Amino acid sequence: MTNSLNISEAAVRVRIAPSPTGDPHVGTAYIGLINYIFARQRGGAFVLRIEDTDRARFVATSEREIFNSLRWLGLAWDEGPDVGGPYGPYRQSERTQIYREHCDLLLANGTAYRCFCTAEELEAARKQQIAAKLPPRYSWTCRHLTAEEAEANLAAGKPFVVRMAVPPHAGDATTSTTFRDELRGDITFEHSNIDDQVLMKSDGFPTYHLANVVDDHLMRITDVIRAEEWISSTPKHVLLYRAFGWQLPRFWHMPLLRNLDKSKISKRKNPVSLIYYRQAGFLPEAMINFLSLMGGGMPESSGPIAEKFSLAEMVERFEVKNIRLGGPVFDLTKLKWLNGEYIRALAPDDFYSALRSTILSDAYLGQIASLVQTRVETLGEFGNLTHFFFADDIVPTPEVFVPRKRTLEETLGFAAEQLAILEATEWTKETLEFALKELGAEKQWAVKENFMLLRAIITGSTMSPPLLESMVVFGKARSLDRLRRFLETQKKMAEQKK
RNA sequence: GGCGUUAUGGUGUAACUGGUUAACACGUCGCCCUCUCAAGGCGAAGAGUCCGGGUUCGAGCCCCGGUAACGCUACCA
Repeated sequence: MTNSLNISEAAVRVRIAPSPTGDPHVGTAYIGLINYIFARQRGGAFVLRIEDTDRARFVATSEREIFNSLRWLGLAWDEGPDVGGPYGPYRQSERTQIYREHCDLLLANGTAYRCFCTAEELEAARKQQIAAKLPPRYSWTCRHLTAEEAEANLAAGKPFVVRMAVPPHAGDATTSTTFRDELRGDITFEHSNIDDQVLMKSDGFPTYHLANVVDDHLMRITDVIRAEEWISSTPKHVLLYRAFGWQLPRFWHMPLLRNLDKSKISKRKNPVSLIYYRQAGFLPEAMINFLSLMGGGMPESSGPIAEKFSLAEMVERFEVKNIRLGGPVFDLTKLKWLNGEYIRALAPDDFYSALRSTILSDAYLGQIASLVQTRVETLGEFGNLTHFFFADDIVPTPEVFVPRKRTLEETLGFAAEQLAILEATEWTKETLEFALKELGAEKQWAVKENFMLLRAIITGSTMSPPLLESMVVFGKARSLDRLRRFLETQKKMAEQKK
């Protein structure tokens, strides 16, 4: 079964659907860029939808940061939570009633069913299957429930999820689903390899699969342009469109950005936060340009001039047919070179303005100044105490960062623990202090050792303005990146010794 | 393990509908410029296109079979 394509090109509507679960991601910017170009080229609409259905991973500040970062890059959207539009609301948490109604539709037509299995039962079953070298798959226990049994469970108030009934079943005898990926051609999945996906969680929120399909349809999305990691989920989505009796959009799966070692891009091996890039002084034009080089799309990138494009030029010259499917490595070295090109091309006044609006902004300098006022005897000493706020390569030596009574190994182990808890901590002095002290108490690290280690990593020295306040001013994205880079560097050095 | 996707120097890309010695950029190295460092200029090394077959006068492009990497395999997206 293949898509029927009678959506006219003039009415193209695309979207990006980031989740507010943390810092805005370069991957979002990448997919956003492709969608933006696609929409602009065809005079279509570019929609921003916030997929905040995962309450456990929800981060309150995240949505605003996503807006800021995308605007910074110049990727303006036509419809979204903040600008409105004819198909709103554009925040999934505000659409729960819609999902519930649609879920009931599926329940009613037999393409979905209630599942009363507990998380523990499912986990146990999964472990058993894996141990037996079987693919982990839902057992269909509740799919086989009689109507009476299901009613009884429901009446007893048992919590449940709603699962999709993957064919074959009474209403649909097919055993495989084929869909067209516009970049790769037909892709087929056997239904026996597709799990009965959860559509509605027990907390009443939909999963990605349901919300995504319902919204894409209701928002009249014609082209779903997303990352390759979604290919395996696409047959489930196709099945859902069919269960609803809806027309399919076109699917385009872009290659995944990679680390230098070719794994899916991750914060441990690469800065992935757009906030980091902004604060570290990358220009949005350079970032966008670099992203446009990922996976091709731009014709004839031969010659030094041809590699540099503005967003407008991308819209003019980008061709979806030129997209390369191999996962491109996000090479920071080349990004830096490109950024340097853009910086050098700036008029002196503009370069100065760029500095003043970021790394030398009044807001930033003002905060730093208040941290050092009591610690300098001359204004000239300002730089001595604060250079780590402006420098990018802080590399403390073991003599500096390893506390007297600790070994290198346990110190690095503890630093990794610090990173883990800091990632999950809200970025204020009080929350940082609480989290760090709690960790120190648990791991038997004195406050002094604990803070001194972190101070060395962040500032490169054992003498600095107050650590917590400095970290707050320096920012979460850059602080954590410094910590991650520190750990990676130390890890590499340890490997070299072996 | 199962399913899926992908494969051109270290990295990003190029190579018309099969057609010379596989091109450009980043990076690396050397030289020039220069008070230093960059930038800039000049030059070099680095792949024979994942591997093995096949078709063809001719294959990075077509066919078959492998391999590897990556993704998915959650009440995460």
